[in-house]
Amino acid sequence: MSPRVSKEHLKQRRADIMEAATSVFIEHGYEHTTMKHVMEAANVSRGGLYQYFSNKEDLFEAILEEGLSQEAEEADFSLEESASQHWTLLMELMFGEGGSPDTNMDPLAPSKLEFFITGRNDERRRAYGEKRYEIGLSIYDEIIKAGQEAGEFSDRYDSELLARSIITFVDGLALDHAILPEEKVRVKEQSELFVEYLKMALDVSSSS
Amino acid sequence: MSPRVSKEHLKQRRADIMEAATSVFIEHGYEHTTMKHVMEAANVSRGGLYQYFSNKEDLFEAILEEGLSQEAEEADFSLEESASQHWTLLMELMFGEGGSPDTNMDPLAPSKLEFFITGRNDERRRAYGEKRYEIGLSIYDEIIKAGQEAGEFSDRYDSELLARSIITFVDGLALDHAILPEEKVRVKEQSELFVEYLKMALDVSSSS
Amino acid sequence: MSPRVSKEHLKQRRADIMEAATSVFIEHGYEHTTMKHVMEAANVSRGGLYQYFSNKEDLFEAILEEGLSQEAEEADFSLEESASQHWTLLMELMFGEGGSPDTNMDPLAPSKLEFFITGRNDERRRAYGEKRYEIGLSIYDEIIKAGQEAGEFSDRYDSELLARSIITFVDGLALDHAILPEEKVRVKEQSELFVEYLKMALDVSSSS
Amino acid sequence: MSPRVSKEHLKQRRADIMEAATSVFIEHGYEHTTMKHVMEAANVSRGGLYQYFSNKEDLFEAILEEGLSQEAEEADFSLEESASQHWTLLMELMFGEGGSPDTNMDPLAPSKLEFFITGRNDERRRAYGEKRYEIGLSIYDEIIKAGQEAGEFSDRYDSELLARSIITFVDGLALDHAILPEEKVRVKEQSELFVEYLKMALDVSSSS
DNA sequence: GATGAATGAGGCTTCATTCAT
DNA sequence: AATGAATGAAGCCTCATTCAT
Repeated sequence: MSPRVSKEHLKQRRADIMEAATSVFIEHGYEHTTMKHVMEAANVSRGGLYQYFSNKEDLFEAILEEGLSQEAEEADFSLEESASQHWTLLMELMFGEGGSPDTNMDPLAPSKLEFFITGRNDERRRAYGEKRYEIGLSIYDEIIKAGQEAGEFSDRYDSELLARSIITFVDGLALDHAILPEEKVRVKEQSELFVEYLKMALDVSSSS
Repeated sequence: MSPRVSKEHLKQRRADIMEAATSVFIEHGYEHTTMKHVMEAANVSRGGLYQYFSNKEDLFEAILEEGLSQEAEEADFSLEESASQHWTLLMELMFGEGGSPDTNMDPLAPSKLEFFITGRNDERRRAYGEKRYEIGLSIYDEIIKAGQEAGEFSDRYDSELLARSIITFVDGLALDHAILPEEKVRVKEQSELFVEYLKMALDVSSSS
Repeated sequence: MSPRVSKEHLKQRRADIMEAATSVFIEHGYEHTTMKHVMEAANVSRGGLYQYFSNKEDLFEAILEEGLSQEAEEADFSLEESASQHWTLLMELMFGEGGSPDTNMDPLAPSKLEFFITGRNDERRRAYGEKRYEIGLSIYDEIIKAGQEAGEFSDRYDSELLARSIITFVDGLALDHAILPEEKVRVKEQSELFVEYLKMALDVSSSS
Repeated sequence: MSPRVSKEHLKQRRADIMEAATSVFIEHGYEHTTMKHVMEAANVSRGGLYQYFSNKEDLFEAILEEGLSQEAEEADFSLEESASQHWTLLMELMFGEGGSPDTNMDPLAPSKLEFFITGRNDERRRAYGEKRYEIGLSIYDEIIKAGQEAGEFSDRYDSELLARSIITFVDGLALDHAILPEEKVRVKEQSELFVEYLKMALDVSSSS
């Protein structure tokens, strides 16, 4: 009656495959990883792999989804906590824990870009990309809006436009970082400059 | 015993192929266009195509090269002309003729991003990408530096860093534009906002 | 300008592949032959094979088509020739050259049956099967009708119904012949019996 | 320590699976149904299914077997009952209860044809097909022979040959019915015509 | 007995590139 | 130079069957 392995184990297996696949995607990029690569990295047979994910796209989306839910969690958490410090919040959202610009970038970012760029003519993928963009956008938008309403930020600029600009900046940085060697992009310095600009646009004076 | 076809003719043929190929790359993207697509669009035989370009990569690079030399030409031309109005120059470089932000983007941009991003693990491609980045960078860098030396721009920030920021922004915008539907990206407004950012960083006040 | 090989050669190559494929289909049946079988029998590479036929179905249909056009040719030829001897014509159509029942059956027949039976739920295949049935039907129908109009045959029975019965009989025989060893089906004797019945139904007295 | 489930229960389970499988085979045909289809339709686990039937072939044969024993039963029953009316018997055997041609055909027939035709090169399957043919043949043969001995039928033709003709007709009709849409085959009319054929061959005059 | 995860052979197709003519 | 037939590596996906629990 009971399955061969516990549900826990199943979940674990799935997670293991996703983890292995993530490494592979980071290493080869989306287009160039093959299901065989994943099979080998995850130590699954072809059939086994397809039992969990019906194709490469599905597998990659599962990984994306996971990342998204993690982020959303963090963002939510933050929003509740320090509802007053919107600037801090914004910085944490952009740069992670410390809330200050550094060189660490999501290693999967290049593959994500690939995924959406090469799939830009595919209806399904396009829609999925849009959905993700919207989600990301709304997170930034809400924080900025909240900050503006709380009087912490100036409302000189449309919160949504600023949110879009943040995403564009982040995307551009990720892109250049994917293509160029670290020392050329100067992630940290560009980030600091962008932060200064945000401060100006939002009328935030001293640094957090 | 002169060649059966003139050198001129060959050049023309090559140019024709490149033009047709450009359309194809715009339509399908780099990864998804096949040599067959190109053959058909350019009305060349398989063998013929390979006579002009030794492979897909070579073909695409030829197209890139052409674009680059065109830009460089324009930039050079501008720099000589109105050596005094650096801000105007900068705007023209970023937004083309009129010098003000609009919705027109390079239709080949998405494919370019694809090309470099999917090839980021390939030594050759990576080097090529870097070279191109350097060239683009130096163009912006030089104008900014010139403006700073002329006292037209503040030298609070490193000219190179600003140049990098411009490229990051352009790349980010191109990326979002490639993935999202026109109405979602708000290219024009984001560009205007970015111009403000530049004004701040360069201490340019009113201007056109 | 001119292709590597003459058009003649091309046609020949195609014909060769079809011939080899026919043997393979006869040997393994439709479902169980793989493109690899065909490749090997025809001495073509995978890609080469796909250059001529875009998949197994396409290949098989080409073979069917060829058979059909041959038959149609023969039938047409006959119809012109001896427009008076409808009975002889009918017999020739059913049993080939000699016009009398024997054991020879189309060796590809089993595969044809397979093709249409296993594909009966596929819209495309179904339509194709119907079309072929209609063609076969009309050939028999026309001869019978002509014979009836010429007064050579009784018109007691609907010509179309008789035509259908002929096809059903032929199909049934082919089916049993495909499945059972020769000595069990008794093709010749069954055919003779069926012919007697036709004679009765059409009021044809002496044998041809 | 009696078995956890009664033998009765097991039999029932087996029967349930077979019934569900029959539907699936009718819907998809033999080649195209997968064990997964069956699992789902029968609500059994993969392992469970394989406990009752060691493979797809085995499962299908079990279904065939069941059908055959049912028929045999009916035939036997008839033969005892009205040993005098052989013609009626024959008609009932061919067309079921009412004993007259109608449109109802065994819905599993197409899959049966598939099964034997695709498996015609497999020794085991071939032997099995022959065995079944023999059984069907002998049933018809016996009735005809009995009728001939009773003087009800002419013995002009070999009873076995007639029996074979009946099967050929039935197979042919099943085949056409499997492939063509209902309205094209004219099952009823063809059947009536075939009955006339039999009457001729057996010298049966008026009758039902 | 039952379960369903895991296996891996087997087929299909696409495409960049080569090369004889 | 030009042609386009031929090549074959590479991927993708399906499914019957096995087997540890």
